[in-house]
Amino acid sequence: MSHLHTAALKAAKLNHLKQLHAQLFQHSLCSDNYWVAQLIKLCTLLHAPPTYVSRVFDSVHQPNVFVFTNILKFYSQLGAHSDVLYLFDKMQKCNVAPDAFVYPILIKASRKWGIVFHAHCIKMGHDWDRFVRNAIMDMYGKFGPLEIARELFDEIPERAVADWNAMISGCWNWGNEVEARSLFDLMPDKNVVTWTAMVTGYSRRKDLENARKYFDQMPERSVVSWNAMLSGYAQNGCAEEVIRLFNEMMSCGVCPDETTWVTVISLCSSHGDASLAEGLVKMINDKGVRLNCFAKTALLDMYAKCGNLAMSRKIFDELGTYKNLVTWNAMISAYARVGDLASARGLFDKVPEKNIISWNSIIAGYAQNGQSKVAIDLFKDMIAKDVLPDEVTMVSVISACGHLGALEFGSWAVNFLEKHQIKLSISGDNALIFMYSKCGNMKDAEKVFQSMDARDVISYNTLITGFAAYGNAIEAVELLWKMKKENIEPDRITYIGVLTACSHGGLLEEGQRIFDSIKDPDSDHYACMVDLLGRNGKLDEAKCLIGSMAMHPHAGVYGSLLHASRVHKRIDLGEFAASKLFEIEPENSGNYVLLSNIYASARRWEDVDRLRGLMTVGGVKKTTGWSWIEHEGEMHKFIVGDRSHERSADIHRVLSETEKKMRLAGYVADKSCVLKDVEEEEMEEMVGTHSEKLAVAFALLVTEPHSVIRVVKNLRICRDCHTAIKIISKMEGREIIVRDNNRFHCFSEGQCSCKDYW
DNA sequence: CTAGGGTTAG
Repeated sequence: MSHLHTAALKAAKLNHLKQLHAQLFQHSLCSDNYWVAQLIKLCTLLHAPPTYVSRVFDSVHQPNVFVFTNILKFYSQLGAHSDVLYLFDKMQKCNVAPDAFVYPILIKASRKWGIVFHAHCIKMGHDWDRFVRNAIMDMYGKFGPLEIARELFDEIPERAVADWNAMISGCWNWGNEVEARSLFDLMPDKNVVTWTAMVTGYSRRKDLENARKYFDQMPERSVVSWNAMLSGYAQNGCAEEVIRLFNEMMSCGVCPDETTWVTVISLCSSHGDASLAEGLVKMINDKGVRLNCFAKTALLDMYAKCGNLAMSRKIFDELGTYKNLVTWNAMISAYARVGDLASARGLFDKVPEKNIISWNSIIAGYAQNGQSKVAIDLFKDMIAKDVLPDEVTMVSVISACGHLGALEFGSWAVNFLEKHQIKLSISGDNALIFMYSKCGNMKDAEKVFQSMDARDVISYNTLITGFAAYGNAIEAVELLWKMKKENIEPDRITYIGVLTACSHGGLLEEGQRIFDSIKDPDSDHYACMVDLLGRNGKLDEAKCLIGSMAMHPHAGVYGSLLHASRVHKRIDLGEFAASKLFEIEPENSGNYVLLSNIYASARRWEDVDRLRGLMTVGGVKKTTGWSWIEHEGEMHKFIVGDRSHERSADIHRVLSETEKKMRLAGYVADKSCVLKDVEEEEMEEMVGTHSEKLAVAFALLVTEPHSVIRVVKNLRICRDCHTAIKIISKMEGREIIVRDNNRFHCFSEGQCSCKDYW
């Protein structure tokens, strides 16, 4: 009933507004303060577009305090705090003294100015107005210090219900459950708002049992109370409860308002539940509900998360001038999520007033789609524009540093965190663990891990994967036991990490036992196991294992077998694995190269030639990945035969000198180790490509003797390169960390940390 | 005229 009433009222008011406007024009009353004030008041009620309201406002020559009050209210309802402050400024310039009606609006507008306005109120003598006082108390309750709110509360001679309510919410805001409860118990006349505040308070503490207890005991409930309980369940991921309560609410005859829709719609998005979403949309359409900007934004996000980007864009365009910053941000991250970075960036550049979330969305978009360098460059832009990053920004940046192996910039970021006192939560610490392990700094990775108060499965997985890459199998296996002890359930990623560690660390039996303990192994686990058996020379067992698989083996499984066949020179199994791979991924040149390496090592040159022919006929192109080298915080990009680097000449000079030194030291310098000699011939391509990256790194190391060089990405090391590294690290007397695809090699004084190498 | 509920980023 009540919603029908409001809807009718709204329609009537909208009609009234139009008529009023027309009449005002007719009687040239558009500059009359009384009528303008009334008009703006109506605009506020009807959520009129800001452009329209500001036009109405501008038509007044000398706005009075009523006009200002109403327009301030309008912007305050929109949450446009900067406009509120601007108008207050204008108000003073127009010599209009703010009255007791204005201050509550101003005080609520911004955290930053609340205290200033408090002082203002005292000066103007408005601080004894009960509404002003309530607003001030509310402000301190929200933004702190809570003690001041409490002092004000205690000073009030006759406390109104609103004063109690503001104080109770204040206590909840600062996590003071005991105080909130005792105030609640002391309070003489509680109303719906009081009860709802208790429900919200417990929901935010994730204490849903108590929240529900208060909700059930409420003498009466408003839509807001239902919303509070719904959002309590939604925030804590209890999807079924939300649906159940929502249905209960409908059967109680309570009409959902816009907030209800926002809560329920956003629940669908976080669940990615398309069928639930469909049902909701049908319900909304059947009821003929008109959604506001918040709900439309939630709907946009829901479609995006359920994979219907076209629908998202449609809502975005239909919103026209009604969309707010959140709508923009939701659309940006929608594009970023599917990897459409061009569209995301296009929108980002058009956002009228970017906030931290706009930046976070676009930076995370690049970071998650393999464009770590762009992510970091954007972050630098952001800093240059004096936008202060928050934890979420830093998570993306730190993770991007990890992907690039950019430890220098990563360390800068860590300092930045301390300098600006940005606190990291679990995901932040996880990003740090990731970065340190990707950069080969397991000591610091472990230090972060140890320092965490709470760890989740991702913390463990990240560290385990780090140890696996570094070849520290025992540490990885111990972590698996430790997490089980802490009652954190290992997932499929955990087992991939541990098995990889066993494989790299040579723990055959342990790995086998762990593999057998996996309840539901998938293709990735089989691939790890084939790798483990293969590295230990048990190739026939590996083939048997593949035969026993319940599902179709993916390329990784045969890839492991192919690699092992190459190492152990098993032509028969190599041919078997390769033939499967040519079917599954005919475009992957690596498989052809690997098989022909096997033939080459057996000197079966006619087969090598045959494969080459096959590649040409099949149109298989060698793909060469870029390599990145971090040097004094800057990332340098190289590719085979590349001479585009600005210091190319220096690098080449040093390379040839290095080659000479190596020869003098009695080593036969592999020509593929030296950039200038990289030629595309025979089967040297693979070796050549990777050696080149090393070579460039060495060159930088030698030309810049005090710098730290990290070689990252796409690196696989041949024996000859090891020789080269040994000599150079001996010559320079420093430690070099080199990462290859699967592990780290830490060289110092001719020593290498890894036990077996390719 | 106060006080209680809602959308976006990891």
